[in-house]
Amino acid sequence: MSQERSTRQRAAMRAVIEAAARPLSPQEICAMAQSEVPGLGMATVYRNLKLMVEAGEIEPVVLPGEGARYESTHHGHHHHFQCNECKRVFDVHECPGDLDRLAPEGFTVERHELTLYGRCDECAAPKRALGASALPKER
Amino acid sequence: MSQERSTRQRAAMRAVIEAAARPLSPQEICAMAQSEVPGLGMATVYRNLKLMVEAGEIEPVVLPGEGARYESTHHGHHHHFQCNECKRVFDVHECPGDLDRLAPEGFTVERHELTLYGRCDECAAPKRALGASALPKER
DNA sequence: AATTTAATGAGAATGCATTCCCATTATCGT
DNA sequence: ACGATAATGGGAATGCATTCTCATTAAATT
Repeated sequence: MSQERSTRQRAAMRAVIEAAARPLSPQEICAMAQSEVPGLGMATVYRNLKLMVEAGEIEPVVLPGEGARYESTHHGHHHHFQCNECKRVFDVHECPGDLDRLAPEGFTVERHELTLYGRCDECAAPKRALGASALPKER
Repeated sequence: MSQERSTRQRAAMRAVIEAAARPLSPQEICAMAQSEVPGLGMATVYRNLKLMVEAGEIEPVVLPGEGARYESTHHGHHHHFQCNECKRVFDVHECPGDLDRLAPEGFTVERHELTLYGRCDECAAPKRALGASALPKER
């Protein structure tokens, strides 16, 4: 019968995701894990993301109009914040609660998603240094 | 100079969207407007959706992992509910308010999106008639 | 160390929503 | 009604994230 082998690439991905304070895109995970496993390819990243989701280690975070990001399942119920400038997504640990009452008569609520949009602390800084990248930064 | 002409197809789309109580997908809009303009094609639907958005008549509604839907801008600030069974999206008119305080220290909130998931009134009905479609119904 | 075979990685292939192309049609000012 | 040209529609083309293919590499077992 088939066994599951533990590989350097999966370990590197796991480490990157567990260490992150925010959900990461497959591209980010690939780039960040490459410091550990230089040749790491996207096919492998997607394959392992699927395995890790099935194993319950990580879960997909999907924001409106955005491809899936992934984060550790060890974060509990929370929501997200996306910066309009750098486009990174951050965790929001509080939850307003009792949102279920908002649903129309006769509707049953099973789950809810809340996303805040605005400026993250770095991008909100009034006078940014000239030449600061407008694209996602490492963190 | 170029003029903008009013066409049957745009009028039909406008009528369908204004009459709807929920955001409609381009496919739904095309199908529904075809009762008025039989040959209506998707290229025209997308072209006119873009024009109508630019004109401020309608606005896109994007839910996580879903393609854009469109609804009239005359609905004010509100949120959405998606039925896990029929996948249709409904308006939720109330808003919990003061969600901005949830953001991390130093973050600025400009906007928020809230989506509830569950069963709509029709799909929540305990004993549905056998053979009821599991796919989007008209309304 | 040798063997077995799961996992990898590079690129091709897919699925999908949306956009482009362009010959044909239809709106609107005259 | 006529003419100029904006708009249409059907299919081809695009962009993109994700998946597949398959020869090669490397875990795990002996």
